[in-house]
Amino acid sequence: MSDSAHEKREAIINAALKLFTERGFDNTPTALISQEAGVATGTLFRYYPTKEELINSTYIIAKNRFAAAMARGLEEETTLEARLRRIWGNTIRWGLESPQELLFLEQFLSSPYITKITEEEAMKKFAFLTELIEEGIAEGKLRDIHRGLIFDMLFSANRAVIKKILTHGMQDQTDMLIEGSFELVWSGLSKSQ
Amino acid sequence: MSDSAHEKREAIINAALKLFTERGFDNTPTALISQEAGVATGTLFRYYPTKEELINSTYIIAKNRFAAAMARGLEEETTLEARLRRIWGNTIRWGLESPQELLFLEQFLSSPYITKITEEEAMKKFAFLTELIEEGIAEGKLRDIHRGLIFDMLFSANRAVIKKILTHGMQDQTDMLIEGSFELVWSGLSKSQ
Amino acid sequence: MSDSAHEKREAIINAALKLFTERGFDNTPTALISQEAGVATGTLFRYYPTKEELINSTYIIAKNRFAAAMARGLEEETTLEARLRRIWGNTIRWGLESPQELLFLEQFLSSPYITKITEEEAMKKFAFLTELIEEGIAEGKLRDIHRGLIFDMLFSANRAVIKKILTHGMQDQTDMLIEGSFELVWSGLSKSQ
Amino acid sequence: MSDSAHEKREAIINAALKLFTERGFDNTPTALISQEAGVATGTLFRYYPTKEELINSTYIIAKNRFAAAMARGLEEETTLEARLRRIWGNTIRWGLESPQELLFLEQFLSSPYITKITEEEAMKKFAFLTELIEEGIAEGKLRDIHRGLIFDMLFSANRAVIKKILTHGMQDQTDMLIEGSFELVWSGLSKSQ
DNA sequence: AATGAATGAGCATTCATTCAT
DNA sequence: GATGAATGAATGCTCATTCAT
Repeated sequence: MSDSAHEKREAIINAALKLFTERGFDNTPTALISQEAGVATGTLFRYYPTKEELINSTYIIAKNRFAAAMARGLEEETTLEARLRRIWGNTIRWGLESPQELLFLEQFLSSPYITKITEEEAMKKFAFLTELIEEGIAEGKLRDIHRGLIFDMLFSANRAVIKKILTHGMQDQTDMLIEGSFELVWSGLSKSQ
Repeated sequence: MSDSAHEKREAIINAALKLFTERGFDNTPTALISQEAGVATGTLFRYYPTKEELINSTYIIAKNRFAAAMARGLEEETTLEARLRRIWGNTIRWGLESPQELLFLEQFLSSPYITKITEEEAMKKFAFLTELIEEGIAEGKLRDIHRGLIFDMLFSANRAVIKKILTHGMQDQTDMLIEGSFELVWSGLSKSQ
Repeated sequence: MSDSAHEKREAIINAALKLFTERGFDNTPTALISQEAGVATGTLFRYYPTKEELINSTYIIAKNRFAAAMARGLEEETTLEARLRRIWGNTIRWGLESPQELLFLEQFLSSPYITKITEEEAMKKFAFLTELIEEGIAEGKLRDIHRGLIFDMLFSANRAVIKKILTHGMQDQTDMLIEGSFELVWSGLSKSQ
Repeated sequence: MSDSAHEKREAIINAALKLFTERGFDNTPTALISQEAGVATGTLFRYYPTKEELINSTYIIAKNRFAAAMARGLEEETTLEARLRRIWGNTIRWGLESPQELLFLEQFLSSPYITKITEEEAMKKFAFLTELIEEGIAEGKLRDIHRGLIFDMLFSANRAVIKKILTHGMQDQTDMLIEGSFELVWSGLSKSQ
């Protein structure tokens, strides 16, 4: 029972993720989502009592997946630079593999649906990055600007790379572009020389 | 007549800009826009036959205003670095003064409304920046990565700064943050050392 | 213009009155009302922005018609008894002619839709009866019980007569029943003997 | 088993009675009733296969309780007048104690849910009153109008008194109002004197 | 017999767009 | 050209009822 319930929740979220990305929140009827998920219209509302709650839940799931992809293999790296490079590459590759989820995340962030709770909830999963930056600053390896700023600039630059690759079909140059853009970012962020 | 027509077009666009930003595209009925613009519901459709076309037009206007603000006083600067710094500062200050329009632009970019035509149309006004970057690369002053990428990373980093200042109410440290973030970006972008 | 608007308002109210009575408030879709009224679904909401407001408006109209029917020819009568008898007969005859409206009124009164405003608004039209009762008590012709009580007992007894006639198909004995029931009521209400 | 079945039937009826009165028929989901009754949604439908049947059953139960309250202590009284007076008082006092059930009864009567069968079924319990009236007429003590009419006028006047007391918070004058209103009614009903 | 998850028809309301005036 | 009333398709959500467990 609990099993079939989980399956349904997930089917709905996946359908929502797909459709929201393809068509936008407001242009995606709940009826279409339930259809795509293979459940009845009423069923959707048993699991997510409101379209808004469905949107928020979808966001949290997507952001968690994103955070997990980002941190993949991180423990193998030792230096600050290597870790950031790993994160940088992970993120771009994930974005190229799951452009829908990335788009969804962006769409969500500039929409009126974000609740503070949703956002806080989601940020917890990124603690490892925040801490990495803190450390870097503390050890004098990163410039000492507002740390939130570094975080955001990293993200935004990263997204810019992904978009560029996707828009221009440059997937074959991915490795090179990851490397090139990271160097650029790292020169910007790191202290000394 | 042509005059009153122009006035009406503009009134509608301004109303649309205001309301779209405050309420989002889908939560802004055309009836509300025409009301705010002081025209009849039917009149709006004489000038913009579709809500979608109105959204696109509004986007172009907003982006043009943005481009103009960005280039303000650019001719006073001579070196590449000075020019980029000027643009960097202009952009951040504009974003702080007109957060609504900035929001509108972002909302638009991650919405399903953008037509390729709209985007191309809008990019023309940014030619001066593209050319500046071309020049920089040609003269060996900027790293030789995909130029569009530099453009986008610049933009996204810039927006990150604005958002940070707005979100955290750091307007009093604006100058310092502009300078700090520019140095970071410039270290990243510029070649040598 | 104002003319067609009035016509539409009235068509909607009449359709509502008919359908509410036949099917009950909650079993009457607004779509059915607009159809019966010969207007589009959206049009109904231009005139009555909410189903609830439509119900309230319908109630007020029906109650006004009722009050008007009740007072018909009242000025021709001179004594208290004659006036009450006239009202009594008017009311029963109206109820027999417009059983739908009467049913509607009753349905409304025992539903959760009555607003105090609605009720007060509606009671104004019955001032003439209230005043008549006041006078009667003041002149010592009517028993001196709580006046609102007299009013209500009159009404309820009256309705009982109408219902009985309708239920048992006794329309041919109407005059006799009016007379008989009035005597009964009058013996109850009037003082002396 | 038959026992637990009875318990369940009763629990459901009681929950229904409570909720229907508080919220109206159409605003009371069957799911809420089963919850309040402490049974599963499906269970309710085993006992009352339709919401409509549940409503009708609830009505019969409530009306039976009402009839029982009405007749309380009736055997102690000997004359026609005393008996009617007892009934009159019983009814008003019951209405004041159980306004919810009274409301329910009224709500039901002016709703589209009454089936003829339901009504006939319910009326059996009032046989004692009908007979009393018959007798009174036969013995020449009551006016000889249609007997059903007398019955209904009695009821409706009675309800008017209850409502008045409840609405105006006149509970402290209950005895006096009972007496006053009965006199009024008795003068109306009884022959000659 | 009991449970409660699943179903899907049904409904109030909104809103882009049309068109008679 | 301008107006704004009219249109009716579209949508989020509810709830009586069914049925697999």
